[in-house]
Amino acid sequence: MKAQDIKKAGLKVTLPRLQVLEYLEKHPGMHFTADELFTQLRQSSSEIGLATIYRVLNQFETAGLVVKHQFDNGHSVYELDTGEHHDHMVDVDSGEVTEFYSKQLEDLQVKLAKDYGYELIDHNMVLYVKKAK
Amino acid sequence: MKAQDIKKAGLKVTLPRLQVLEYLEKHPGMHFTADELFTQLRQSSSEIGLATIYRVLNQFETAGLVVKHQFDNGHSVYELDTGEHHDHMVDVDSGEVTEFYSKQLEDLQVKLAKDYGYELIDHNMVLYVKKAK
DNA sequence: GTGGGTGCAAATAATTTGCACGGTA
DNA sequence: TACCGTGCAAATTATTTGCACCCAC
Repeated sequence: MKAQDIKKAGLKVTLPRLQVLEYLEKHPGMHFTADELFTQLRQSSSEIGLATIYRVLNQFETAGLVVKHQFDNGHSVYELDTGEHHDHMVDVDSGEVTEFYSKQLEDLQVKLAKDYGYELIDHNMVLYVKKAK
Repeated sequence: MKAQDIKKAGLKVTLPRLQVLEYLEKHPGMHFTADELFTQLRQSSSEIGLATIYRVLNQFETAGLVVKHQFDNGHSVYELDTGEHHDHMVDVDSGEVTEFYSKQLEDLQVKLAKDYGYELIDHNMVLYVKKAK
């Protein structure tokens, strides 16, 4: 439940925090920029400020409640952390984002890091695609 | 040769353009932010402006002379386009960037896109790593 | 000569921070 | 009540743009 998750993160349960978390839960698998969340929540007769959204999202990211992704267009998008890792495909024509997971890909990355004398901590992988004809 | 490459891109051969291209050629396999290039070139008694660096780098990127990468820290880095595609590993402790290439990885990405009904246009993959103990 | 190119400073855009007020524990 | 959290506006940071001058062709 939402309030519990916020408490577990060592944060006070406040209205803005609940609203952000609730909005993300209502739209599973979707990605939002801070500004999109701001606009959406404002329409729900909320007095929330953009700066608060950024602060809350950063806290949630640190707490592992939310995942932040950086696509090539510059801004960052956030989504609820479901615990299941996945990567993204972005349709360059429509901007549509598809999540995918490939065990083979994950394993290959670990192997590649090892080949170069490293240990894999994290990765960022985005495929830019077009609808096949 | 440098001047030729610039001409081929349909651009006039000017001092700033030569200086940027020359600096990148002198440091193969290295990545620079626009600001780093600015500082470096200024030290070489150049009157170049930061805005010009951004303009020139964008033109070079469009022309395919230079590749632009966006790591998670926010700013973009540029390197000479050698024509050989590769991906990057970033050491999260030192910030050091290692280039690597894996045919297996490239093939897997094409296959993944196809599995989802897409055609792969481009990709962005960065491994965040730590030196193995 | 002329139009593209440049440096500088001002304009944007995304995100962060300072501050006085408000709400949670 | 004490202090964290908030909204707002101002500050930052990376990048882009307007403009008068300059230079490659």
